[in-house]
Amino acid sequence: MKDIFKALNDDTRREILELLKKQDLTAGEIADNFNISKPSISHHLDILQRADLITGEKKGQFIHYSINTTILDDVFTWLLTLKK
Amino acid sequence: MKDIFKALNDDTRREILELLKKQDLTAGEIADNFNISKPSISHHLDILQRADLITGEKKGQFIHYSINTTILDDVFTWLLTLKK
DNA sequence: AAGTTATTTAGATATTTGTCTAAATACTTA
DNA sequence: TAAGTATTTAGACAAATATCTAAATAACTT
Repeated sequence: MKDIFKALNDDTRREILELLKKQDLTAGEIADNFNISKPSISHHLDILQRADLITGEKKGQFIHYSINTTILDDVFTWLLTLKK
Repeated sequence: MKDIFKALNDDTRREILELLKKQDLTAGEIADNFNISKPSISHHLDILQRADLITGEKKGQFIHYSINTTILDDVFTWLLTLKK
């Protein structure tokens, strides 16, 4: 839960999730959407992956990233308890 | 939105919300629940208030804090768009 | 095998964040 | 008005974070 909120607490990472919502993308394709170096994007992908919000699958020399929204259910549940 | 995710990205602040969910509390009563100095709690309350997650109303020398869950709807909406 | 491409890892740096103590503000009470 | 209580503001500091460049790893191509 801690990791999820941490992962969501960044504009770039939230944008990455919005991109991956539309379609799977490689690390490079994701990086092309930002004015940030590739190592920095790689770092963001790592944080998202640790939070289980995305998964990466290596295909040849590319890594294809996909969003994993099931983990968001935990967030929904926690937020709902606040709303009584 | 940015402010909300920032506010939620901290154990202490999430616990404060859980306390305020049960009942309104003064700043001092909130502080009594943590091993953290009062100024630090005051800082957390400020961050929660800036995110509109809580409101504070002064009554005499006390400030009574209440949770505001309506703002969470924005988070729900954003999270739901990710789930397609 | 050598060069190119895709991505990550390592190390450095500036900014942000959470915490503290001390001081300030505001209200209450004697 | 003076002393006490509740809370915040100010300033300092250590830890965490986002970013960068340079180097390493891995796979493809010729």
